[in-house]
Amino acid sequence: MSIDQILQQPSPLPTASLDQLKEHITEQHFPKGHILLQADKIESVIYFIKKGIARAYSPTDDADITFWFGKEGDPVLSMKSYVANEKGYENVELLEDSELYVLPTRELRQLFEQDIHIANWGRRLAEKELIRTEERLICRQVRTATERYKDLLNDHPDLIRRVQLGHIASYLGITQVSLSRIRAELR
Amino acid sequence: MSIDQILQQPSPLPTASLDQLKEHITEQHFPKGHILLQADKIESVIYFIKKGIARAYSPTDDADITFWFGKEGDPVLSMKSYVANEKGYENVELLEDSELYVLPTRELRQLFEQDIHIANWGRRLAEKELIRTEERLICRQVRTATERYKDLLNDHPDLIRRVQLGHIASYLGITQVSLSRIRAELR
DNA sequence: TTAGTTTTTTATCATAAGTAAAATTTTATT
DNA sequence: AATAAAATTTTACTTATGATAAAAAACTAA
Repeated sequence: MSIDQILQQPSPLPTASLDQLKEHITEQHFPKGHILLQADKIESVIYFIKKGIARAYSPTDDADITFWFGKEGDPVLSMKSYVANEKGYENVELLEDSELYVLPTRELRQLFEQDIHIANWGRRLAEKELIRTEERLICRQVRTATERYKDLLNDHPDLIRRVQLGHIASYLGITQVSLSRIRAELR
Repeated sequence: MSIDQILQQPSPLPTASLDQLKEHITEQHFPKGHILLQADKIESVIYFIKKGIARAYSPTDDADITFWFGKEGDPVLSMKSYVANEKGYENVELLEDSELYVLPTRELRQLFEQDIHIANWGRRLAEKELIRTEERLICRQVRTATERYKDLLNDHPDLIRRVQLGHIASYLGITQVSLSRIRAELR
């Protein structure tokens, strides 16, 4: 996915502003298993996924809990770092060899103060993420695990293929065994 | 809570920008039980709670599911309407006689395009809401119902007093009976 | 291919949470 | 204060999900 396409996703940007952003963006490649963001660390860049797939998880005593997946076009950032300059609660791990666009938050913050189009772009970015997050929260409360699995199958069939079921189960808030049961019933 | 205090919450604003915002804000009072926002409707205003308490819920086949509480200082809006100009999925109901500040989204959108400070203010507003929502989502996945109840008791003790337990249980994602059991154990 | 590792499924048992209904407490109203 | 209505707790029973262990299947890499 091209950087232009990705940047225009939150909202269209005038060419000048787009170029401003692109000036600070570089490309990096990482192997499967690489940890992009670390909990307990103030992260200083945000990524956009050009190619690949990632998961965010909270490392707890026993098992990690996966609560987010990102793929081509999605932004990857520690919200806590980006918004509050505080340590986050998530690790982000690459689940495939991946290609990423990298933008330092320091530069981005400066652009927010200088360019109203970029400020509004950043606003739209946060707002769209907010809607996605809110939808997941509500969905989690309203729908059963089986329904949520079906939804996922519908909306992101590739995810099921690309990500191992343990992570999917954790994301759905159930055990892997339960997910297996659900899958068996649907067959 | 004063409108100045509330508006400065997402991020400090220069006086001129603050005044611009305030020009479009009016105050309204509503009784307990009043429905502020309706699902299946594109809402055209956002509220800030001066005094009172509200809950957002998704009306489903059998029981409503509460997924958000707001009190003094909190913004109340249908994110879907505000961000995407689409119908939302939530009703918002007042749980007490309340006093609200009202800001039409049409005017706000205009200000976003005209004033970079307001644009960044709107960005911070969305970002902070995003963090709150993300935290709730993760908390939901990571912590048990009992822990989440204790957290709530800790962070918002007034909520337990002001809101009936049926709503709290729904918010925690458990039945009222379960919540009763939890409370009994803590005694 | 073969051995080794990881992932997924199946089976069994234990437990936490749901449902329904009754009992109690709290709140509101005349 | 007395009654009614609403909210909360308790009880008994049922069901769904989790934990654990082990078998089966699917990948990996020599």
